Amino acid sequence: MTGPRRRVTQRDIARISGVSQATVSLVLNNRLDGGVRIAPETQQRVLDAIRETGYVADPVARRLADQYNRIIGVFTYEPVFPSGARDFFHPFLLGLEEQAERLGCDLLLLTSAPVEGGRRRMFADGSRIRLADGCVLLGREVDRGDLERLVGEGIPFVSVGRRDDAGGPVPYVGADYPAAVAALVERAAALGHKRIAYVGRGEGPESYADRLRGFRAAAAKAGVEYGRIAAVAPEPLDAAVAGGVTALFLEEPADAPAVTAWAGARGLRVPDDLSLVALGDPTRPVSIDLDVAGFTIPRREMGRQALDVFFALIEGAETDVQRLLPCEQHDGATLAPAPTGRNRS
Amino acid sequence: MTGPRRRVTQRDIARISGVSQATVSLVLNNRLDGGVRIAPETQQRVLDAIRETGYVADPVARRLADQYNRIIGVFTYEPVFPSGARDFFHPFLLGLEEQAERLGCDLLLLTSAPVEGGRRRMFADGSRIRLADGCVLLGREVDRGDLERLVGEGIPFVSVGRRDDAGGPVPYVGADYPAAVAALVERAAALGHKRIAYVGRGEGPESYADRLRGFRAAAAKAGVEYGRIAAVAPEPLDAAVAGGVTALFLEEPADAPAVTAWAGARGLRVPDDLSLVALGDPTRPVSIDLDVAGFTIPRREMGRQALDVFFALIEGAETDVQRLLPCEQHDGATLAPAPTGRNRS
DNA sequence: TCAAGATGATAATACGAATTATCATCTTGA
DNA sequence: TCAAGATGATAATTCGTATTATCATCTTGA
Repeated sequence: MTGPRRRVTQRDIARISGVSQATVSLVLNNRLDGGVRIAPETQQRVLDAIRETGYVADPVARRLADQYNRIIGVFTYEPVFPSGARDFFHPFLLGLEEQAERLGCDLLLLTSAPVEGGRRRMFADGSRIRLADGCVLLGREVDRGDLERLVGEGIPFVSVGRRDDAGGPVPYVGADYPAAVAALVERAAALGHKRIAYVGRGEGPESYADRLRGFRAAAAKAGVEYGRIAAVAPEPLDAAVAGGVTALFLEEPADAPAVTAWAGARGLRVPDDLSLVALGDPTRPVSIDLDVAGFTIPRREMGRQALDVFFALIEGAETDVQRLLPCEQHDGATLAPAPTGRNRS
Repeated sequence: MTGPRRRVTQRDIARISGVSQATVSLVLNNRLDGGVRIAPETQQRVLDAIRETGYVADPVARRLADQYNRIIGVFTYEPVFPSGARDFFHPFLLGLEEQAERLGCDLLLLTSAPVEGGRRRMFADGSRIRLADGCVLLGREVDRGDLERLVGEGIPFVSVGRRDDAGGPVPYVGADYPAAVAALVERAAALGHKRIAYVGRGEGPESYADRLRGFRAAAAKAGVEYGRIAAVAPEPLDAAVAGGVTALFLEEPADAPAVTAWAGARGLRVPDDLSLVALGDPTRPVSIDLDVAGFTIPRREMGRQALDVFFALIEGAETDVQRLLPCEQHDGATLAPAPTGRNRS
C-alpha cells in the first residue's frame, strides 16, 4: 500500500526547476511587482514543474505565514444535518455553499467541537475554530459568552440571524422581523380586526423579541388593541377569544396545527371566525393542510450575504456588516376580514 | 476599537512563567515520559499562566508540526445542499457528521472547486483538495480519471458507493445491491412469479450494474424467466406484460409514479395484476401514495463507516477497506402473489 | 574604464508549536 | 576528591510558505 504520503512542497518544485524556494513562492503568488523580478523563462520553468507535479500550496503552512486560507468555519450549536425533512439549516447552507463556490472558498463544518450538555462548545480545549479564517454562526440561539470571546479575540465572524451586541458590534445578516410582522398587523387592521393577540413568549432568541417588538409597534400605530398569550394552551386561548380577539399571531409557526385543533374543538372556523397568522416558516417539520398566512424568511439569501459580509470584514471593505433582509409576505388562506360583531360578546 | 489583538502564544506563556517555549510545549503535552523531566513547581507555574491567559494552541501551527489536520474533505460533483427536500446526500452527510464528531475531526466541504458544465472539477487549477488529510467522495457517478489521479497521487480517499478499481483498489463503503435485489427476486419467485423484468439500463454507475447483476443471477438461480426493459416507455412495458411478465423491478425507484400511471391507463391493478418492486429509495423527490416494495439503502451507516475506513487508511490499520453493507428489505404493498393464469395469454 | 543603475535571484527570517539533542548543575558512591 | 549518574531545563531544528533584505552580475553612459 501507499506509505505515509509526502506532500509535494515548494522545495521540490525548486529542486526540479533549479531555483530557490523563495523564487517558487514568488512566481506562485505573482509577486512580481515592487522590487522583485523573475525572468519569464524562469517563471515558465517553475510553472511547468508546478503543473507536472500538481503541486498545491499547503493551506496550513500558508495560513501560518500569511493571514488567510479561504476556509470559512461553519459553527452550529446543533447538528448541522438533523433528520427532519424540513430542515431549518438547509436553506442557509444552500446559500452559503452557493456563495462559497462563487468566492472560491471552502466551508469547514466545525463538527469536532465537543457537545456538552446538549450544546456544542465553541472554545473547548483544542478548539479548531482558529483553523479557519473565521466563521459563520448558524442557529437560533448563540451563547453570549462565545460571542464576546469571538469579538474579544478578534476572530472574524458573521451571525446568520440578528444578535445583540456583545462587547462590540456583532456582524450579522438577519431577517427583518419587525417589518414583516408589522406588515401582517397592518393587513389585519385593514381587514377590520380590532383586537389581536401575539401567541408566544416574545423573548429568548433575538428573533422572537424582534417579532414581538414589531407586533406591538405596528398594533399601537394602527390603533389596534393587542395582547400576548404566553403559552399555547386552551385556557389562555379561550380567554383571548372571549375577550374579543379575532386574530392570532403565532410566534412559532409550528404551533399552527395545535391552535387549529383547539379552534376546531371550540367550533371556531378559520378564518371565518378567527384569523391565523404565522410569523415565519415552520422551523420543525409540520403537517398542515392549512395554508397559513405569514411571511417567508429569506434563508438562502441570508446564507449568501453572510459570506459577503464575512469577506467584507476580513478585507476591511466598507460595507454594512449588520444587514436585515426583507421577508416575503405570504397571503395564505387564514387571514380574512374580521367577523362582524354578531357572534361576539 | 480593539485592533487585531495578537493571539496568546506559547512564547507569552513562557515569558510570564519564566521558562522557555519548549518547556511550555512539554508541559502542555504532558511529554514527561522518556528523557524529559520538568519539576512539579515549574509545571504548576506554566499551567497557572495558561489558565490565566486562556491560552489555546493554534491548531494551524500544530498541524504544521505534526502531519495531519484531522480535516476530511467532502467532495461531490453536484451541490451538497440541493433544494429538494428529500435530499439524496442528506443521510450520507448525517452519518459523516455523526462519525466526524465522534472521531474529533472536521469536515471540509470542497466548495471552492469550480463548477463547469454542471459538474465540479476535482483537479481544477489551484485545486484545494489537499487542504485536507484526504477526502470522501459522494455521488452516484465519479469521474474515472479523477479516481485514478487520487490513487496515483496517493491521496487517501474513500468513496461512498462501490467503485470499480482505478489504477489500484478503490476504498469504498457501498450498499450490497446484488444481495438486496436477489432477495427481492427470491420473494417474487416464492410468490409464484414466473416471468419478471428489470426496468432500467443496468449500466453507467456501478450501482446500476450491481442491481442488474444481482437480478440476473438470482432470477437464473430461482428458475425464473427474466428480461430487461431499457426505457420507461409504454411500448416496451406493454410488450413485457403481453409476454407474460407479472413483476417489474425498477432500477430507479423514482420511476414508480410513471409506471403506476402507465399501469392505471392499461387497467392493470397493482399489485393484483402486476407486482412492482423498487430497487432502492427514491433519489429524487417523488410523491407516491403507493407504498412500493423494495429495500432501503443504509445511507447514514454508509456515511459513518466511510470515516472509519478513512481513518483505517491513513493510520494503516488492518481493516477491510472495501465494504458492502446490507440493505434493509421493505415489504411494501406492491409485491403480491402472481396472478393466476386466467387473465394471461 | 568605472560608477550608477538595471536585472535576476537568493539567503535569511517569521509564523507557532513539537521534538531532539545538548547542556549545566547537583548528587552520589568509592 | 572526582567521575558517573541523576535532575531540570533549554537551544536548536522541523514543518511549508511568504516576504524582505541582500547580493551578484550585467548594461549603460560619460
